Amino acid sequence: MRYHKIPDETIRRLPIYLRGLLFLSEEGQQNVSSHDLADFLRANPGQIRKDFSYFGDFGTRGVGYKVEHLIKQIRKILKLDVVHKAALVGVGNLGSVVLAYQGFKVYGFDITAAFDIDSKKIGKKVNNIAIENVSNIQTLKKRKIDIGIITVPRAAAQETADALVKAGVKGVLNFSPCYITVPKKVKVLTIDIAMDLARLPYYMPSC
Amino acid sequence: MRYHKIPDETIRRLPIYLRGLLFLSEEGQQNVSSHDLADFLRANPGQIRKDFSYFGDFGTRGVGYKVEHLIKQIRKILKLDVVHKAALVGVGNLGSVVLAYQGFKVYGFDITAAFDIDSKKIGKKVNNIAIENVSNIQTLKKRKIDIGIITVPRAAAQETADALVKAGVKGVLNFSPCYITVPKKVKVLTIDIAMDLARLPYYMPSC
DNA sequence: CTATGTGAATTTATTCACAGCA
DNA sequence: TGCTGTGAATAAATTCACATAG
Repeated sequence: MRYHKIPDETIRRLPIYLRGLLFLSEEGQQNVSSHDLADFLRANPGQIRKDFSYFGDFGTRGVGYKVEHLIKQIRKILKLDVVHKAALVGVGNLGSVVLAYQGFKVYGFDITAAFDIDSKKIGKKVNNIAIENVSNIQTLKKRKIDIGIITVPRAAAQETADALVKAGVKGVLNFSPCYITVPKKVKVLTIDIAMDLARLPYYMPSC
Repeated sequence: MRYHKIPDETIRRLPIYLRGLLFLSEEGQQNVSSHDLADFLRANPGQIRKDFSYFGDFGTRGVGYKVEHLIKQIRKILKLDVVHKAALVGVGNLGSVVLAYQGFKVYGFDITAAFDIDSKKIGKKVNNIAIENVSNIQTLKKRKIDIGIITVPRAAAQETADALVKAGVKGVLNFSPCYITVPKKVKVLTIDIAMDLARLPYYMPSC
């Protein structure tokens, strides 16, 4: 293994590999070849091998990859091997679903705080997390929370991001359909389902 | 303008341009240059021009693009200029949010049917749409519904997809964290928020 | 003999820089 | 002059094909 700049596309695929491997692991499978994994994920075996090869020699020639070992390695690469505490801002319909979603845990995310501006919601619990006043966002640093999840209406997204950044978060998951501006040291990922849906008709044959 | 194969990446960006243009339009802006739009979307002006140029000459040299005209053109390219009826299967937490989400309308999507397997839910209304028994999925073709949205638990995702395909849908938006197999004539887009979240720590500096 | 790891070849996408038009 | 439209140059990503190790 030599030095290579790691393609962003490789990083984008690693969570997909991880999800597949976790599934295989649940099923009790101990070894997997690049070909098997590619079959399962409808991917390309050569690409899988190349993606892994950027980080080291994870497999055994003639045999394949040990599922558990590979899971551990990918978690390490993606820095999912340490628990990341996250705070969610905006406990509306979407926010409540995200709060209740159990699927993040396996990737090392723990939503430990929730904030809202609506005094009627404050104090109530969703999924065993007490909703706090947004003014409490400033306590995040003390509470070792380094990820913010924005599920507020679009008009409030930027000010929410500002508050989160001020409170020291290093990463933001933004569900508002807009761009938000943050210092370069903070990473933002924006998720807008409509952006995906909007490309579906283009690829739909005979429409 | 000459013939060019259109890059998938261009298609991926068009909805983002559209979202930005719709916002500018709401604000009353009538003209926009590639530079302005790039500033607004944190994109590259040259890339914006190149993306548009694959489809025709939409702009005016020395002036820029007419916002409304550009919106119309992008809608046409993405085939969002005709209304697509969609059916949602699985009215749980996530399904209810998707059903209630108003943001799809502007992209030409109209969720007109909802299905669930739980007899306690059947007949109830969410966002003014009556929940039907999943056995009714077979009526989709008659009802001119060509998009299916899967918000059922993972274990039921494939059989739901099978039912939707059998009922004639041409596109599927899958929110279950797994791959589903469909005939080549049907396009599937899988959305798994955890896949995005899982790449956040890698890009978070100093973590 | 099997399946990995990886340079090299190819394909795809982005950026550049400027000709051409309002 | 200002901004688009676009070939050409560059960069990035994917695929290929095979040497290499178990």
